[in-house]
Amino acid sequence: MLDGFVRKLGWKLGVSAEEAQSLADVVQRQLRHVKARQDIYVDGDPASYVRIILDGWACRYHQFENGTRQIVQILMPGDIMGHDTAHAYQDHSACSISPVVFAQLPYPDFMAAVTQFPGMERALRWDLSMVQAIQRQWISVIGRFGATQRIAHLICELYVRALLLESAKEKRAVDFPMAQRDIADCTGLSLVQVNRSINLLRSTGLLYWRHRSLEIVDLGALAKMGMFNPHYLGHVDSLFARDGGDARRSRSGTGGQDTLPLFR
Amino acid sequence: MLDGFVRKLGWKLGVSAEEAQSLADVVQRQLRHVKARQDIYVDGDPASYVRIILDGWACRYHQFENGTRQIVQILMPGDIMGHDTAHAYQDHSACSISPVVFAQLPYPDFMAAVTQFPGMERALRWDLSMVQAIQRQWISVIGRFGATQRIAHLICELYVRALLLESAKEKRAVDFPMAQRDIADCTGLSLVQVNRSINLLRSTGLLYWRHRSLEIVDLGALAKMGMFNPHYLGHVDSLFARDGGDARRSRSGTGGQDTLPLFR
DNA sequence: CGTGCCGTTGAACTTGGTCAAACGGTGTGG
DNA sequence: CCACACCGTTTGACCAAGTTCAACGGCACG
Repeated sequence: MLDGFVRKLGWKLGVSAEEAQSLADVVQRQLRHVKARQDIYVDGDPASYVRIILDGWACRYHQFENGTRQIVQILMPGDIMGHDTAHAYQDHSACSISPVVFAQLPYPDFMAAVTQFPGMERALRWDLSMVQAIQRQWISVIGRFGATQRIAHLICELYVRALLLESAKEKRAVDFPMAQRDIADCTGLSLVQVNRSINLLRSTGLLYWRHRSLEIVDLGALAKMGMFNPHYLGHVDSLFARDGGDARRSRSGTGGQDTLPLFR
Repeated sequence: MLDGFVRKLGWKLGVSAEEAQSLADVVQRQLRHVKARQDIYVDGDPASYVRIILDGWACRYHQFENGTRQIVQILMPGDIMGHDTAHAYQDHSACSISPVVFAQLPYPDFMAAVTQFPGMERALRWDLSMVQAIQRQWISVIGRFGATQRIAHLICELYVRALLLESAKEKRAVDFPMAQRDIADCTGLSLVQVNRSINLLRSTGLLYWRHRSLEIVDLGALAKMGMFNPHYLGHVDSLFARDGGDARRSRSGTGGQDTLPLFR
């Protein structure tokens, strides 16, 4: 259950296994379970907790008066919310996508736990940077990409992130609990348009998505279609590249040759 | 010149005046000047510097092959870039909007300076959170708002942020170096549409924007039009609210009564 | 006095949104 | 076991917001 969290602390944030385990022990004391599609907190709630996703997917979103919704972040196991709170109250809501298990700690407790470990503060900053990089991509994708591109890009991002959490590196299919409605709310499109574009993608044979299982047949081709460059997700190389030691990356914009086996 | 930086460290980040001044001294050693519309770094550059804007406006953006551009962040005096770098190389570019003065420190030097001061690490995390909150808004605005709303929202944000940096609190007009082209690149719209929507806004009499001076006559009305709630910018109350001590905010979504004199 | 950037305006065109209806699986109660 | 309701998905027809293309005016700068 805590696998994703510990692994992320280790390979993403550079925290030692012992430290990660200690923190995991702290975290494990306050487990909470929610069913799929349930609010975790809503706009206006006091921002007094830090929450760490341990299992399942969740999202942060804005709900508008006219009924539309915009998802601003997808959270997977290991992702943290609430440590980034600059205000006393939430300016958005959060809800589960699949059934979710998360740890919920009062902010001061979390901070106390964090400050015990040298380098954790820095690790948290790293995590915030990561989220920012993803958000920058979202802004560009929503602002400038067409419908199919937006969806292709989102699917690439989620697929890679999900795959990075899997221990079995050979697996091509991942658990994908998003509904088309959720994709619409991520990409700023209408449900109808999402359906059409997804079926377009399906018809190319680049991906199989049935029920809750997503398999991407040719990630390179899909990435090209969605102008997706995995570099911004960081540490992709370390997980995927087997040989070549520390393969230096190429310029991100120019579609340079990535050394990832998945991108051939 | 360093006013904005020091002030932000003080009232936004909760750093003491002495600490801020010491850091300012460090920072001042590596000043750089660029003219308007010049790249500061580009996509693919090594991310080896921390840069602090001291005067003028800048932005981070993505440049695409088809010639379109998307601005993902607007930087004003006091804003920092590069402390949020999760990767060894930039995944985006940055350029000045107006002429800009900024401090440029090698990342290790900056970190060394930072770790001298207790609470600075936390302050940086606070700053990152702030940026994230703004980016969340952008995602929603670009994803779900119409053209006029997007522009109204952006102008409100920039106006409030600019005003917060001004020492003269009564001033209603701020220096506004954005071109319509820049607004288009922020909002994901075309230049033509931006022009039309801006002239629509002008015709309402809610704002005057001539040359580089922006004056918002009725911020409340413009905010309503752009569904802009200043709460996410944080510390707005502390700057604007004179009486009422610590006026508690109302729910952000419901357009509750803000106590800001500017929003009447 | 040219040149170039920025702003402005008109007209045709395209993408994606909206509305509406139907389909298919799944869980529930009779 | 079957009928029903619900949820997510699918499809068609029409519509509207915003894009694209194109041309022009004004102002600053060399």
